[in-house]
Amino acid sequence: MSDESTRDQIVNAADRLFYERGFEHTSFADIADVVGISRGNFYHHFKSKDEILNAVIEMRLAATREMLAGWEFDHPEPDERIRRFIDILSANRAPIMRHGCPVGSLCSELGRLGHPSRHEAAGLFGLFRTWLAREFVRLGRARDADRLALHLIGRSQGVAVMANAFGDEKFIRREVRALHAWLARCSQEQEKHS
Amino acid sequence: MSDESTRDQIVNAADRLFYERGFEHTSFADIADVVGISRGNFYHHFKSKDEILNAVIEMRLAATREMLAGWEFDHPEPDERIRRFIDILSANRAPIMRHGCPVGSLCSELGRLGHPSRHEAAGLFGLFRTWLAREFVRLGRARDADRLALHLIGRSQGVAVMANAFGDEKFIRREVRALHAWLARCSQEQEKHS
DNA sequence: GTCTATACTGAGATAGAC
DNA sequence: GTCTATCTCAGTATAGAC
Repeated sequence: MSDESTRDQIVNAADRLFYERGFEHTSFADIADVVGISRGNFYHHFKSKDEILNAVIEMRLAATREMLAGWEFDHPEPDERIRRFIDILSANRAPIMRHGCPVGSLCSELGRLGHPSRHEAAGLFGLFRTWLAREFVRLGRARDADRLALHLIGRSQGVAVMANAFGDEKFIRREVRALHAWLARCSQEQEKHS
Repeated sequence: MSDESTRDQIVNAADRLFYERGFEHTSFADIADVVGISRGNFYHHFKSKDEILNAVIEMRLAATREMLAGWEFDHPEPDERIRRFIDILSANRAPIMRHGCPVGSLCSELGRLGHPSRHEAAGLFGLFRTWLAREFVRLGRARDADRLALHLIGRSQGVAVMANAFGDEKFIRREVRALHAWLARCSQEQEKHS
């Protein structure tokens, strides 16, 4: 960790702070403080704040791809894989209650700012969408796979927004259970048809 | 409209700009430009930006209460009233795709800023929650009325976040249909039990 | 590659004239 | 009640020494 390049340290710190405080509300001074470098040193690594944002999005995209590959490695069955997606909500319930979903809040913020990188940020949703849709196809739901993927991501986003607004842990658990039940119904409908 | 008090004009302009650009990203200059007054004049009406925010939240709370009262006046049956809530998503699909849900995005932003008024903003959700729960009770679902209310608001929030991120109008229509179907099932389960 | 010092900007806020 | 002028401060960004 300590021999991590300064550039990587900056990106990691920015990643965390953008999540906790939002992109606009995070200043260079904040990031510099966390990393323990001077403000000036900064511009040796990134020419502007937008460049740091792009680096953070790139890193998140890479991390997400890696996570999805890990799920594929761990579970051969599509429903088990999709369950992993749903369980993000339980596994990260503490940070979600405090700061919401990192993807959802970044997309909302950049959208409102009309920021040029908003489409890249939405690509994080796109990654999950494509991956989930493929698993729903494998589940025998080829005809409405993309619809189901979007529905599931949307449900998760709703849970994150509400958990953040109300700080209600029981609500998360309840909704996660409901989503697992929903997924079970998806699988059964597939089996009925085949 | 033109003989509206300057104070009201400020609150209305702030309300719109906070929705479109977010609270932090809206400056006094922005609001002053819209209203057509000088920056200085501002402090005659509000001592700080936070005071404007509080006035905006108060106004939204009052407007929401009025809207809910209107729904109660228009429809005697609880399921018809709840349908009105779901239909907000269709009725406001254009601004939702552009800016998200005004309640959800304000709560998320104030939460991230750790702003003192974040709980007041969450009160907007609370208003819908209480109102919906009461209608679910009237629908014969006294035991899980609050659970259903939270679930419905959460679903709506998810739709808003996704519609905003992807700008997908078909998605909104599809989810609205799904929510109406869900509500119909809620009513049927009640009828079965009674 | 890292630092200090500093320029420049925009935003919140105040004072005081009209 | 509205204006102009101005203050202060934080944030982005640059220059140049080490």
